[in-house]
Amino acid sequence: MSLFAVDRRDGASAARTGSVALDHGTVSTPCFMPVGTNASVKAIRYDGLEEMGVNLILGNTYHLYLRPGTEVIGAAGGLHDFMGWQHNILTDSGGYQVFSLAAFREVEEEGVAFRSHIDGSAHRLTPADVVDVQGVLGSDVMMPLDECTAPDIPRRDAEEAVRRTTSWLGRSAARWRECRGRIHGQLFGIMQGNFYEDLRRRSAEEICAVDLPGYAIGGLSVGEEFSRFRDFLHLSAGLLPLDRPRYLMGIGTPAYILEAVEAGIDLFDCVYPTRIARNAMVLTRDGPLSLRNERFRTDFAPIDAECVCYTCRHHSRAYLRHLFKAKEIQAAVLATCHNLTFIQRLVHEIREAVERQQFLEFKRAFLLRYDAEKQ
RNA sequence: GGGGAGAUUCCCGAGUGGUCAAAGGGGGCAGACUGUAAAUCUGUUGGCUCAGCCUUCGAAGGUUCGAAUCCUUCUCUCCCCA
Repeated sequence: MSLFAVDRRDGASAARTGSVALDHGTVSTPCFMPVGTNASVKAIRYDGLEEMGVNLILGNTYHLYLRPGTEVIGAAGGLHDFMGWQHNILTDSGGYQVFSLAAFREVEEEGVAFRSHIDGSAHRLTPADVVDVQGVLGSDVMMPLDECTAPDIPRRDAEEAVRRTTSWLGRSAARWRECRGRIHGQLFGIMQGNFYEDLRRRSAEEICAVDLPGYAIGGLSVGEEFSRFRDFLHLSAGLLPLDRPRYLMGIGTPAYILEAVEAGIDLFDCVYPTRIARNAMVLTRDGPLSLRNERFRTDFAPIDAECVCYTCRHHSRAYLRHLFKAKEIQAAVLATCHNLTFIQRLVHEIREAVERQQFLEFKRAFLLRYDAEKQ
């Protein structure tokens, strides 16, 4: 199976371009996936995503399982038809929700027990159940149930999470193989190991022993310092096979994306551009701007003079500021369009730089300008 | 012309003798947001030589140990009746 093909490697770093052939189209890598947790990338229409070249988004098994439920999505003929998105969908398992909604959960060897944050109802999901749910969703890439841990937990707990994640991966993979005739999605393995070098190594070894079409790095960007993130990112990425796509879960900002690509990451996803857009923060080549600031009251320039997105072609900073102050929904829509376009364009330029074998130069130049105003 | 209500820190607005530099909103400023329970959350918002002091609740004067709060006069605003 040649799901993944590397096109070009950067000479001076682990950066690379490639393509992942999924059922709903081939994805060029490095690729940023917008997050659409509830079968919706918030505040943007799908034609908008298509326009900026997005052909892979992320959905969330945990959330969709709880609402609207597999019965509804199954009856609709799967998530693609249900939501009206005919490109690729990667679904996260809910491992992160188990971690972030800790107040409600209980992690057992068998699986996870938790209470719905919506109605308090009790649920229990095994690794096999999670694969089954994603089979009903019709995900192009499915993620196995894993245990994501917070920084600075005792080593014993981090070790236990690795053990559990490996054990669950075995059961997920078994279920996935069992169902391969009926479901089309690809299953990726997820590495854990917290911030312990030997545990990262152990986790990598264990998950890579399970032959899967791709591997992900979990448990990073969970509140740790950037330098620590960077160290463990490079360590972790280096432990994954070269011939499979590497997915770094949950990043990021431009700086994190650039670091990830440098480490040889092919896929990443993050709520960052869409969430900050709803909170009036927009990205520019010269760093982020907080559009609620009074200094934009009569600033009739576009958000970013170099941007060609719909928002920048039609509207000014002053207008967006007004919309945010007035709590108009349009504010979120326009800012989301801009931020996603900005990130898509950044990733596109990254690919071009790698093609030219000038990734590090590109990264340095981009960050120099992006961070300039912070000094 | 008669009767009534009111003027509070950038704005609205609470406060009716000490615990008031004064609740709560708004606005401003700063920060956060990274496999989305987030169109959200946090901090801050008179001045200074800052564990204290100074100025501030329409203006002036008064009562009191003590006043944004009580009294007098003045200025202005609003409502009702003529």
